[in-house]
Amino acid sequence: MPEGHTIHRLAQDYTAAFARTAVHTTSPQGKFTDAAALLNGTVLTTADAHGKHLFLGFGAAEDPTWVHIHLGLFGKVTFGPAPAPPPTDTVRLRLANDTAYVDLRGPTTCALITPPEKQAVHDRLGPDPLRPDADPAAAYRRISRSRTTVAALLMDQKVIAGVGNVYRAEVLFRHGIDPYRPGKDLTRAEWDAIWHDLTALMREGVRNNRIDTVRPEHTPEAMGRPPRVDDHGGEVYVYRRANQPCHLCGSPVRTADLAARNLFWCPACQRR
DNA sequence: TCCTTATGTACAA
DNA sequence: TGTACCTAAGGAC
Repeated sequence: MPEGHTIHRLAQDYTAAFARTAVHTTSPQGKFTDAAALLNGTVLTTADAHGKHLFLGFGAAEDPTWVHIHLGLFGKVTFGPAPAPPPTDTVRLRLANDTAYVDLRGPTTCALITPPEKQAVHDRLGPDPLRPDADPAAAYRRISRSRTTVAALLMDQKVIAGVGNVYRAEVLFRHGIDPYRPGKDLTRAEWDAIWHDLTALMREGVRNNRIDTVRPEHTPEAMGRPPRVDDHGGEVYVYRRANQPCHLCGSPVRTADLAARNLFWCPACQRR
């Protein structure tokens, strides 16, 4: 379930369960065996997240050895209390200490990197609404100069880091913006509102570990509709609601392919 | 038991 | 633009 909020939550959860303790590290699947042997018995010092990238720092706080993790589309992380059960053969990396264990499966990336390599990842990512140092103006400079659709720009991690297919669909709906609008036609005021909204939505996403985007006045209870929650676990306006009536105007929600991803929007509520 | 699908990205052509 | 990669759940048979 990896959009940026998931990764920031994982950084918190890894820290809560393992920071300042020596960890037993293994790679039952075998693809990270040498690195796991190198890290085994060292202390998890810190965890960091930028967009959908997670970094676990082991050893000396001034100069940690970093594990770079990207979940991709399928990656999953599961935590549990000690004693850890026998791992299944798809576990890429298991951390275990006296009180807890955590299994990583199916990541696109799980690699040891140096501090300069970590910096290079930060350098190629755009501002992340969940990071305090983020500069939304840097994102707007790229958006306002681009003929690319705002839907594609929101998914471009060099422009803004951490937004995925759910937040993209939902934030464009919440601001009444057609996904096919060219970036250069987005006003500064519209961008500021989107950024501000993403910051709040994603912070709530970290807190609840799920994506909820429906305003209180539009919840099923408030509108006298039957309760409904998407498979991903949250309450949304348009994501994965193709051909169902828009919660606000009743028009059928539209869907289309955009750069090999599913796009969802309300053609009546969202304006070019 | 097979097929499809998914909140992602990188690289080849 | 297409394809490869990684996993697991759900639905069709």
